[in-house]
Order: sequence, then C-alpha cells, then structure tokens
Amino acid sequence: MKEKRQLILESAEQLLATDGFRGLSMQKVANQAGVAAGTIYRYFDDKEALIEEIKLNVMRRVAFAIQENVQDSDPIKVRFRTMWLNIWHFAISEKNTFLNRNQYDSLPSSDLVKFKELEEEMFAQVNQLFIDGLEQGVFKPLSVEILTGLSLEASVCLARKHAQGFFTLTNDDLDAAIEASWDAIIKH
Amino acid sequence: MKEKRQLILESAEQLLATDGFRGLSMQKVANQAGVAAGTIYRYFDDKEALIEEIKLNVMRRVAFAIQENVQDSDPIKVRFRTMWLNIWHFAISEKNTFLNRNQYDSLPSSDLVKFKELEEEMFAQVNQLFIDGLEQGVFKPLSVEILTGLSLEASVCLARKHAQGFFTLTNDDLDAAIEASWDAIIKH
Amino acid sequence: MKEKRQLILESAEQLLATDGFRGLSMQKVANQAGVAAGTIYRYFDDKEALIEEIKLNVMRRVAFAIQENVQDSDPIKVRFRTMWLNIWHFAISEKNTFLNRNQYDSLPSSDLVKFKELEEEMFAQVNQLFIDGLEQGVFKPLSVEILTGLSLEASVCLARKHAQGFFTLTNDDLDAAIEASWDAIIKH
Amino acid sequence: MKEKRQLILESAEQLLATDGFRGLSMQKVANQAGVAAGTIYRYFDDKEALIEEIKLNVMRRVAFAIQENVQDSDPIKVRFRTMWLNIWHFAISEKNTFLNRNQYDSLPSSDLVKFKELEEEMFAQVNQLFIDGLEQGVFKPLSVEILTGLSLEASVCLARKHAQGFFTLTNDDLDAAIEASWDAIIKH
DNA sequence: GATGAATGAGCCTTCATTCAT
DNA sequence: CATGAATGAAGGCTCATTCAT
Repeated sequence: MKEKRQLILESAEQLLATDGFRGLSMQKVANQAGVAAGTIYRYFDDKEALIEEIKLNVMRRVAFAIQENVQDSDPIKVRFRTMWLNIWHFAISEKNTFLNRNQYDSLPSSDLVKFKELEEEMFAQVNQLFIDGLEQGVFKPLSVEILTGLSLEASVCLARKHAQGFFTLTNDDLDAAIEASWDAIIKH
Repeated sequence: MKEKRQLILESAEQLLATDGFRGLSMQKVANQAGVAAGTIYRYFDDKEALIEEIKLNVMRRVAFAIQENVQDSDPIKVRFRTMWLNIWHFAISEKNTFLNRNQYDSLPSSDLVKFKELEEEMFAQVNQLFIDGLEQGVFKPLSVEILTGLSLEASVCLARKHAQGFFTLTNDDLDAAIEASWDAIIKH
Repeated sequence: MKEKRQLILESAEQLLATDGFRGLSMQKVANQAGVAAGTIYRYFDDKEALIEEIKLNVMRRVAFAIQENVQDSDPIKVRFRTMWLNIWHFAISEKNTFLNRNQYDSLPSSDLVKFKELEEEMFAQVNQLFIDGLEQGVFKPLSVEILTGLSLEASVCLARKHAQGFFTLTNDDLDAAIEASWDAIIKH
Repeated sequence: MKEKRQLILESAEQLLATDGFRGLSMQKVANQAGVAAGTIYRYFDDKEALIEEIKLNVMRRVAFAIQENVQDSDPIKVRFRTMWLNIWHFAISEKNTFLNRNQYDSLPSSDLVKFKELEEEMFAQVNQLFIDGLEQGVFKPLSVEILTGLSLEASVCLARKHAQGFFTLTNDDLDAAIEASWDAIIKH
C-alpha cells in the first residue's frame, strides 16, 4: 500500500515542522500516522532513512514552489522577481516547514555527492536564471553559487526573520527589497 | 563560586561545538567541567536553561567578533567592510560554533522580547552603521533590519556555505562579494 | 503439500547452524524457505514447535550418521570403533550443527517421555552394541546409559573441543583415544 | 557500593539458571535485583559485559567446587576420585547452574586468549593431577586435554544426564563409574 | 491454502533529574 | 555547597504472531 508510506512521511514532516527535531520520535510519528511503531520500519530502514526522505520531500516542495510560474523564456528580471516572491510566499504559507529548514541543513546526508546533484537538478531553473544573466552580461562575473547567496538567499534570510515575527514588511518594502537584491548582483 | 558556573558553561559550549546537540548530555558536560552532574543544577534550572545561556554566550562572542576593530568614527564603508570580513573570518576560525548556530536559532527562546533587546544592545555598532548610513543618505530608505538582512546576512549565508565546503572563494571573489553586498543597500 | 513443511524445516535448521539461535527469526526462515511468514504457522504451532521439530530432525541425522556402516553382526569392538569415528567425522563435517547441539539440549522438551522413547528407537544400534557387550561379558556390569556416557559421550566431548579449535589430534592420538574409551568400559 | 554490583550479578545468574538465556532481559534482572534498569549500566557496560562477568563468576565457582579438598600432595588416585565426586555433587547441588553451563560455553568470549589463560589458572590443580600422572607413568601418554576429556568430562556428561533426570545412579554405580573413568586413562 | 502487511509487546540502552550523604 | 549513585521514562528498534485478502 503506497498510501501508508506517504502517510508516515507526512506525519513525520508535520511533527518535524511543529516540534522540531528533538520532538520527533518514531512512536509519535506512528501515533500521528495512526499506525503501529513497527509499521514504520516496513517502509524505512531506520529513523535516519525516514528523515533523509523527509529532507528530500521538503526540498522537492521548496524547489517546486520557488520555480512555480517561472518560464525560462521570461526576461531575467521577471524570473528573478517571481522567484523572490515565491520564496517569500512560501515562507509565509509553510512557515513551520520553512523555519525548520535550518535543521534539515544541519543533518548529515548519507550521500552528499548524490544530494548535491539532486539539488542542482531540482533547482535547474534557478541556476538557469543566473547562467543566463551571466551570459547576457547583466550580472557581476561571479559564480552562480555566490550570486545566489547574495540575492536569493538574502530573500530567504528576510523571509525567515519575517516568519519569526522579528519585523514586518509593507508591499513597498517588499518591492524595495527585491530591487536591492537585484542591485547586489547586477553590474553598475 | 562564580568560576564554576563559567566552567560549566564553557565546557557545555565546547561540547556543543564539537559534537553538536545530540552529543550534549549533562553527564558529559559535568565530566568535561570536572564537576558532579548534580552540581550543574545548582547553577542552572535545567538543561534548557543551560542551553539558553550558552546561546547568549555565543551571541556575545559573535557580537564581539563582528564588531572587533570597528570604530564608530570610521567611514561607513570601512566599517561595513570590516564587519563583513569579521563575519567571514569568524566563520572560519570558529567553524563548528558557527555551523551550529543554526541549531541555536531553532531553539525557542523563553523570553523573546528580552532576547531582542539584548541582541540590539550587543550589536549596537552594527545598528549604528546602518543608522549612520541612512542619515547620510547613502543607504536605501529601508529599516535597519531589512538592510542588515540584505547585506551582512548575505555574508553569513556565504560564510556558512564556505564553511560547509560547498565552495571556496578567492580573495578577489571575496572583495567582489563585499562590493556586491554594498551595492544591495546603497542608492544608485 | 508435504514439501513445504520440509522446506521450512530445512531452512530453519540451516539458519540455526549458520547463525545460531539469536539469528533465527521467523521472517528469515520464511525468506530462506521462499514462503510467506504466515505460512510457517500452517505447519507449526509456533516458533517453539518449529524448534522442537528441528531438534528431532537433527537427532535423526545424528543417529543416522553415527550408525552408518555399522552392522549388528560385526564384532563389538569393530562396531564401537566405527561409531566412535562416525561421531568424530560428523563433528567435523557438520561442525556448526554439532556445536549448536548444546543449544538444542538446553531447550525444554515439551514431552520428555516421548522424547526418550524416540531417542532409544533412533539409537537402537548403539544400545544394541552395549547390550551385546554386556551379554558377552566384555563390558563392566553397568547400565547402558552409564556405559554410553563413559565411552561414546567422551568421544562427543573430545570432538566438540576439537571442533572449537581448542586442540587438534593426530591420527595416533585418535586411535589412542578410541582405545582409552574402550578401556573405560571393558572389564580388566 | 560494591554490594549492588554483586546483587545484580547474582540476580542475573539466578535468572540465567532458571530461565536460560532467552529469558534474560535487563529489565528482569533489574526487577529481580530490586534496582532500576538504568542502574545496571552503572556497573556493566552492556548486557554482553554482564553476561561475560557471570560466565567468569560461574567458572570461578565451578573451579572452586571441583578442586575443594584436593591436596596436591595426595596420591593421584585420591585426587582423581575427589574431583570426580566434587563434580558429581556440584551437579546436584547447583543443578540449574550446571545444566546451563552448556549455554555459557556457546557464548562468544570477547577475549578468547585471556579467557583460556584464566581457565588454566583456575583449574591448575586439575592440570596438575594429569601432569603428575603422566610424570609417574601412570597415565597413557596423551595430552592433558585429551586425558581430561576422556575421564573428568565423562563425569560431567554423566552428571548432566543424572541432573536432567535421565537416569539415577546407586552408590555402587558411582564407584564403578569412577573406576571406569580411571580405567580410561591409566595404562593397562 | 498462502500471503505479507500490520501489530504491539518487549528488548537494550540513554539520560535529565533527584536526593541522601 | 558538592557529590554521584540511583532513578525510570523514553528512545529506537525487533520480531513472533495475526488476519484480511
């Protein structure tokens, strides 16, 4: 039954988002999913494997959310803006998942190389954006990773603080912030 | 005896940096500090209180490191550059502490308001930098929090990825990245 | 289907010989036998019943091995020698089964009386050997059980230590040991 | 408190003798000893360490029992007879421990070499008996291990079967059995 | 008959916390 | 004040057994 695996995965993810990693016990996951503890082990080798899978699941959802409505044929700036806002809205709509992202990052991946490949594949459109910008001479001559860190990751930072309730942004602020991120990476 | 409290705190922090949260047991802390397990409870209500205090301790060290050699009388750009590099070097020299920062962040603060006040106090020079920049009309008219998020937090993002070994930066890259962060917040 | 029962039995015995008792799970037995876990319960009440049956199976094999090539018409000493060596060679060729025998022995038999009857039946030729020896006045006037314990069981003891690698015997040693066992039970 | 360690050890040994290895859970040991489960781990690294210690404990007791009242200055035959009877009586007085001895043997020793050295040390008088017998030309020219296997181990075999209730021996039988064991190893 | 997913009691072990000394 | 032995709940995981299909 494919459903049960999915059920467990979702329950675990939900618990993770709610209680953080410390609060994630296999027993709780089982209760939340409405299955017996032992059942989890039919679908996942151990806790680590379960978490690894959640990590991938979340990454997949994040990738999908960020790149939603982004066309590679759109102008660079449009794509940039769309992604920036996608991040922002995702941070709000899936606040808990988003805030726990840090925790996922700190988790050791069993296969780091494969993981990075997956990441690159999932965020292909993000990479494409920066590649196009570099080719068109719009962006500063830096590596894609650095450019991402300077612009979109800034969006993530702001979104997190926003989600944590440290401050709020008006729509104008939001526009200005997007513009500022853009300024960071374009040539002047 | 004030020393013993400090001793416990330092031992705990060291263990945290080395082994992460999973490796932090009260027994280990006690051993490391050379005191009995029960003694910890004379100085800290419980594990959570201990961790909270570590969090503050680390924040204090981070604040000190970031603002080292920063003179409020220096030109804005100089101060900005110094702080940016301070962050970068701290990330390298205290790699483990730095990477575990994520984990601290995810911890719920018992008193969020008090925490924010402390933060503001500790990072006074950082705030001052942005206030001065705003007053002199150098920066975009955005709140200090947003400006920080767009510039210095970007430094943190890059530094983390660097520390994680995701990529390396040449000195030229570093200069360019600082310049880019600067571009994000200044008027054009 | 009679085959399936046998299949399960053999798989279980094999696993037992290989991995010992700790490694014997119903799931593994099922896998090894190529049947579903539930199927085992069609043929055996529970794990205990399965093990009991294995015990019998092994006993049967041991009995067969020990009495192989033994003719009741052979002289007593020849029979004795043949059995002694049969034990020795069985211990070597089925080392794991043999060493695990201890573990079988410690298991409580559900029906001790029936068990003893079976044993007597299986080892009829062994008994016959001692009965003949007693009748012919060759052996000391002791019960068959005692005579067995003093002679052939000694063979088992030596064989076990040999199989465990505690020491090795030359062919001369072997002959001498057989002679010694014989000395134990004959009149002098 | 040294007592508690001993208490746990004794409780565990008792459970082992009563229920066998399958029935030995740390929880049961704790209950039997009247301590909390966690307490066991103050005194023993893990279950394996506990069992290893029990094994040694039992071996020590067995060694003591077998060699009780044996004087190296006594004539060989006297010593032999004393040991033979010591084994017999031990088998009766500590029936459960004795019957479970097999199980101890099947346990993997963490340090086999050290274990064998200990064994040799503990059973020094047994070895001495055979060494003296060999020197005096009383015994067949075989290794000490083989001689033991042929004589005293036979005692163990008989004692086990007796303890298991397979048969009973009269005093005359006992004497005859001792004589038979002796016959096995002496020159004729 | 056969399946194998599901169960849940039980296993070993860890660890925050307490309290008699 | 300090100790550290003791606690026992909770954790991850296994596995004999059941039962709907």
